[in-house]
Amino acid sequence: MARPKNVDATLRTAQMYHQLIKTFRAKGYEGAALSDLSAATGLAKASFYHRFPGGKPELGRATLAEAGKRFADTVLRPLQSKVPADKRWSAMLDGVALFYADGANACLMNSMTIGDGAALFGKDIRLTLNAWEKLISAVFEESGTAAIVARQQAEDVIIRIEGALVVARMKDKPEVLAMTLEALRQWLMRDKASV
Amino acid sequence: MARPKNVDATLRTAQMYHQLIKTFRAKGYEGAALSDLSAATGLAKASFYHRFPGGKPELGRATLAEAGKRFADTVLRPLQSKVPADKRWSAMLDGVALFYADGANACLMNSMTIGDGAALFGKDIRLTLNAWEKLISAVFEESGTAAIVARQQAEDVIIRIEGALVVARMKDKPEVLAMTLEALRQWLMRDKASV
DNA sequence: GTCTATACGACGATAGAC
DNA sequence: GTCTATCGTCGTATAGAC
Repeated sequence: MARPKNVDATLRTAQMYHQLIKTFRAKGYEGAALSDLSAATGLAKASFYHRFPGGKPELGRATLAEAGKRFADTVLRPLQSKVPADKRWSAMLDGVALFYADGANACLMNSMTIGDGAALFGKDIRLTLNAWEKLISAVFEESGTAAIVARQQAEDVIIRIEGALVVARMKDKPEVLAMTLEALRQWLMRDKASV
Repeated sequence: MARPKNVDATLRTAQMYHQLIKTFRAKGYEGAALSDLSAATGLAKASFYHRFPGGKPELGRATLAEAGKRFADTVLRPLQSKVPADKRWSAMLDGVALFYADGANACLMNSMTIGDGAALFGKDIRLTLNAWEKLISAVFEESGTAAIVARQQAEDVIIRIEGALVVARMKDKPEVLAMTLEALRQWLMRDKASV
């Protein structure tokens, strides 16, 4: 655990990242101008170069890293808890709904891999995606599913969540996410239902 | 059928759109600068303002419209042909694989709804998406599925395809699309398999 | 650590020759 | 219908005061 010397400062930083994430998610890496990020956070453009000497690429990378931490907290951690599998599935799906604000939030990884972002952040994003897939796969394997099949099913779960987020945004209909999560819930818990 | 007076000119236009689609797809609306589009097509920036007096927004809209036509030709038209349902499913999935170059191409509608594009093109994209969903839904209804269920299943098919395209791009692994299309093929043709 | 002021290149867009 | 040349604005980035 970090032991911050100045609580206000860390709080301000957390709120800054909240706005950075929000802006990058909505506008993409190139679409989010420094002036947009400045307006959203209330920080002057020049201040970003104190916090992120590497300029916009570092700013983007740090934002992605912070979002990754929050994703790990609300979506990945539930998958690792020591409760029955169906409770973990349920907790993950709740985490997804929370993290993406019931479909109102786009996926930052999607927004950030269009254009220049693909080359800049592709590797980091692949790591996050892989971690998620591995954790889902492990839960499948617990109940006796073969490793290769489990991995494929895990990829499919992610595909359906990412697809729901895209369609929710394109249709301007956030409920699409909830529908998909409910379908996933029923599929993931089919053991529970049939026993 | 249009009766072009100058075949070369229409060919050049088709090739121009090919490059415009390619560039917008990879870079997004804001990420694709006029200089990028100029370099890709070989047309001078100023020439775009002859063809598209409305500037970049009109350029984007026209590109999206042209992509929509090509999508209708390769993905939507097979759904409307007068062959058995399983042949139509198969033809649609083949069309999807072709249109997205086996997962190498991103979805233009996804790229174009990030940032400014959302407000500029949202309505057009929603129309294309709805047309696709309706046609898929109609095939489900043919085999006795209730309208509401059919519509939901159609949305799910689109979600899985869009999700596969996103994950394929994020993982830099185009094969993800083929995997998903194969899973869809087996699910859509379950009647054929079990009868 | 944040600010104002500014450099300078890239952006979308226009003028006008051919 | 395409081009070269250019405009004004906005983009990222820096200098330097506080």
